[in-house]
Amino acid sequence: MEKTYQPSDIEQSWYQTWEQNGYFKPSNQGPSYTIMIPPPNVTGSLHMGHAFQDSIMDALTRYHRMKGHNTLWQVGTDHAGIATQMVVERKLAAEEGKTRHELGRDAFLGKIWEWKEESGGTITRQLRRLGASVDWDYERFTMDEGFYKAVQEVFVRLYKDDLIYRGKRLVNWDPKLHTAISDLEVENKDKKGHMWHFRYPLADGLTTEEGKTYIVVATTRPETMLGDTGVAVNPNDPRYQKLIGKYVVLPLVNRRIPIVGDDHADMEKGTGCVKITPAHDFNDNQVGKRCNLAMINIFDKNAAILSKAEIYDAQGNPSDAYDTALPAEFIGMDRFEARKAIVSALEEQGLVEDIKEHDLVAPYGDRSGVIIEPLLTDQWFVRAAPLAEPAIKAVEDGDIQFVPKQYENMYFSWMRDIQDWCISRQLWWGHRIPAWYDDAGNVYVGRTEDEVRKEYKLADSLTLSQDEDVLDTWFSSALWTFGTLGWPEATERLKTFHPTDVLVTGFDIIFFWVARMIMMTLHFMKDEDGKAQVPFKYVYVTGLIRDEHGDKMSKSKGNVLDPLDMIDGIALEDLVEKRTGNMMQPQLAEKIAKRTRQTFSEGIAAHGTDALRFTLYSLASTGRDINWDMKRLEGYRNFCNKIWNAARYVLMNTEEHNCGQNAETYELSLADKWIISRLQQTEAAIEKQVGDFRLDLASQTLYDFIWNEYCDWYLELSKPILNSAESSDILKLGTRRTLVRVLEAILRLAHPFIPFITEEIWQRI
RNA sequence: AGGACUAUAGCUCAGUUGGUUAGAGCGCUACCUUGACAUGGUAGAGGUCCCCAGUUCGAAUCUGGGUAGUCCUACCA
Repeated sequence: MEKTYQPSDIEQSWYQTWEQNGYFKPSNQGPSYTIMIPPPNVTGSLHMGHAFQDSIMDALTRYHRMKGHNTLWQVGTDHAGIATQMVVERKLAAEEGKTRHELGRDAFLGKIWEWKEESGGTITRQLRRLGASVDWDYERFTMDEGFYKAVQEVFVRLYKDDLIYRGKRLVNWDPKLHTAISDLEVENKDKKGHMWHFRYPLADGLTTEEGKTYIVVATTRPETMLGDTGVAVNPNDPRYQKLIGKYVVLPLVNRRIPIVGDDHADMEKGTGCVKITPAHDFNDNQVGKRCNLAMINIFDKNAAILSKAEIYDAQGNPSDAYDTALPAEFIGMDRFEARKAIVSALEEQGLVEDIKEHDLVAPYGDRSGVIIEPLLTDQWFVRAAPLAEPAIKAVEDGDIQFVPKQYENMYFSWMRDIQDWCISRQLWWGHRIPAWYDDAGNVYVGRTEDEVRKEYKLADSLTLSQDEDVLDTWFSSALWTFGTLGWPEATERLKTFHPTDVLVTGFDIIFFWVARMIMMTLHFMKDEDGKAQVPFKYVYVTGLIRDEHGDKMSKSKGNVLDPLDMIDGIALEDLVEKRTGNMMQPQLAEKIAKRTRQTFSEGIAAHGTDALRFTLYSLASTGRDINWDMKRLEGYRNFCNKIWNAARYVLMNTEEHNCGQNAETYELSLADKWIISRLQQTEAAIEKQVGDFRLDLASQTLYDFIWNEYCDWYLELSKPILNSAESSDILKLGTRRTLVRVLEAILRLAHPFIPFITEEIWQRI
């Protein structure tokens, strides 16, 4: 063996050998053990979180494979709707100076597929470098042909079961990306703002109890007043009780709108009067439904003021209850511009009573970063409550267990108050919704246009056009555990490997993904006796990997660490370039470069995959975020070196010698017996710790045993026996036998964690 | 507002059902280079286990109250 441990020399070739020999394929023998990889974005690249989770999955997979289970680690990638579309749009703008609209839908989709082919290999190469023992022969993609069928099937069946519906609803609208997004894709952030108090004149010469000719409403969003269709007061509020059923005249638009009584109006808060804009506020929308107020939409897709308002009744049907005219001076204005203009117009009329500083929480799109606008649009929804019910029960009954358990509370609280899920997106990249419309606007849902025509007995002459929208990415990833195994076909693979055993993922996607997978799987997957199948028995929730100061790793902070750089090493200048190049906010580059030079004055040394993996395991205590520590990585690289050198010692003393493995008579020393008993205790401990998902404890157990007992004590104790002329041959034989026997067991025990170095040495001994 | 989590050595973290002297890695101090390994060895220093009260023969661990921090959910017209 080489004198020094050089991971780069040994890690390159082993993976190829394993893969080419098909060692990662299911053995089709023994009980099945299945893990589904959380599909990374197809055009993305591996970050520390992936490295962490994938290392854990690989250890579990290799461990069970070595125990003789029929092991499948299913691999694949996600099409990641918005994220991917945005990347390609930016690329298109930068390289050709075009927008996707200039290119057209088909050509643009062609570009995305091209980009997918081009960059999709990055993440799979990185997975190989990490040593991930996935079954590449069955690699899947959430937009491959099989998934296309699965998604259609699910959509059509849910529609027929009345669990999917289409409707004009208030949704979170992203005015930059021009699409609806789900509640989960909205980030609420604190913001400084203002609260404006406006006077709304009472109609028909009425006055308040205090004799005023107006009532005062407070708002943080003056521009929406153009869409007001009522003012709510609390029915028990003595100040305004008598005004319920009367009217105010909405300033600027001169719209006569009713004063209604509703509990939503809080007597203690503000003036006690709330302007109601059902088309532009979620709470107001509810009030509007209860009090039968019209909905008036005043914004276009960019959240700029429409030239004519769109009027609907409380049920969402077009209505002519009000004039569609909007004040000409505001038309076409952006919402924030309109805000200023409306405030000053009201000021001119003496209707602004007060303006206060106000801290508020504003909704931002998690992808676009712009403020989300509640907007009335036609969208598709999944009726979530009926699906949530069995999903809650599965966790309550312990059919699915979260590790650590505290995440079950998070899951329950969200599931018990679940809202319908808006699944349509006004994007191009994704699964097109399998619904067709005729010219009259009738909707037909089916797998294909032909099927729709047959099923609904439509004349060939009738023109049908498919819905332009695509489905939320999470709609298809919700089918991941069974879609990847061949569903809706009843494949052998599906029968063998579903339900899966454990899902390893981050807490940040429990709602996005885990909860929805549970709902969909319970609904669609049944045992032979009809009992609903869970997608997985355990959900192992990992913490986040943060930088050394506990900050989240992000491009804009410039503290991102690429797992591959820790494996292969990277020169300082390359690291600086990597962190500062191609930045969205170039002004941060200087600061990031400086900080990077401080933290990594010599760049990053190569530590090898095994060291990186072992570090990840040792930090993987459950229920806690990880602050990344380069020093620990070094420490575990040294640990690998220790194993390397221990093996050299063993080989030096056993190669070309009889090691007593052929039933010869040998004698065990006290040291031999001790280390063997310690080995057996170690094996039992690790079995328990892996079973408990405590890979941190398992790695610690290995470390202690190998370094502090096998190397520090046993190897030292073996020296006098092997080197002394006084030791008997059968004692030396026993020692050589034990040296090899324990080392060989150590290598197998450690292999799920550090596969490369263990394979390299094991093959030699 | 509701909920969860975290607080242990200079740093990053373990510590199981309450039980001798509270552990690991890194860092630090001193010494040690021909005998597997300086990516190493030997020896060592370093702790108010966040604070207060309680339960107990005994508390890092259990209970109550506080402080600080992180996160999630909902809402703030």
